[in-house]
Amino acid sequence: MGLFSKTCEYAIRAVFFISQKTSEGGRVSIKDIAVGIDSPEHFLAKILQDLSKRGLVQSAKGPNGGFFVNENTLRRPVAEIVEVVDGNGIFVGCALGLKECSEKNPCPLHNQFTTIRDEIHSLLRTTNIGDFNEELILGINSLKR
Amino acid sequence: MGLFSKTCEYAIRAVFFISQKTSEGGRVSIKDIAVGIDSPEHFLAKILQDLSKRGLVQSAKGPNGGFFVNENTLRRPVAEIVEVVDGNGIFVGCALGLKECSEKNPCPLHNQFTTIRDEIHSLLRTTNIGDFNEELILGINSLKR
DNA sequence: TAAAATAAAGACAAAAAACTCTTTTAATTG
DNA sequence: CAATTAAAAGAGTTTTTTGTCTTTATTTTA
Repeated sequence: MGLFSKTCEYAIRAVFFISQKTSEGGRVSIKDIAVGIDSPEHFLAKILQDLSKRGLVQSAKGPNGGFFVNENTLRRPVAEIVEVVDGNGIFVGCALGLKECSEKNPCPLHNQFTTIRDEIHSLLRTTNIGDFNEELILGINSLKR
Repeated sequence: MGLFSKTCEYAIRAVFFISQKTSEGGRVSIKDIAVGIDSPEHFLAKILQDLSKRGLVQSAKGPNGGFFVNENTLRRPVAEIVEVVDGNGIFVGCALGLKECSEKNPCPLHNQFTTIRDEIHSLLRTTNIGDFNEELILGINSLKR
């Protein structure tokens, strides 16, 4: 099990990819994104439809269409992608799956995992979608393998 | 998505429960464990069979049979339960699902999540199965809701 | 030794997640 | 305005995870 669902992994990689391509000055098709991040094309299409509805990415149909992001998206935290796709369970849920786990009624691992989850949340809230464009352009970071 | 699979959540809760009951001096049946941790009885039975094969819990058939743990198990880290059930993916995998993500070929979130994963690993390696028996007996910790 | 208690095992079933394929809609361009 | 391009939408399929039900094997005890 990963930290995120497969859908969410594709979503983050796709948004980073689109963000990079936008910063390089172009739109990019689903097919090119799928190749660029090594994901199933039609599955990815569904994910991008959702992200598009939520305004996290922009799209245009027809020739020279494709996906791109606006300036606002570049400054949004990565946490927003995670919330749209996987919800906030990774930030707030109980590690042992208890519905009513809390400070008052804690599972044995409550305190330890509250700390961990807070760190994950804080990391994803302070990291913005556009933060990796340079590294991606320079090839320092990978989205593919 | 939780951090662990449902199977793993049940496994950890069950082992904690058995550990507590053992420390109180008795064996405990699958049915009682299922009630005690609020899990599906027969699904839990499968999980306990696996844990039993791996030596993490002990079992005995027949009247006055049931599950219990030995002294050794009480000193084993919680990480062992996770490794048996979910593997070590949560400790070592790439947050974005890349197969070849590494220091040499990092995904954009590689460094941040290496830190997070190390913390999770270290937390689960330094926390032992028997560490919560007292809190559980006193009712300070919950395994049920 | 028969009955009862209990875990082990196996075969299904349901639900969720991951993935594929086809058709429709919208935009562009010659 | 016809042809082309590309996203949107919809209807599946496959795989994995989660959960149920029934039968079998083992142990104890009366």
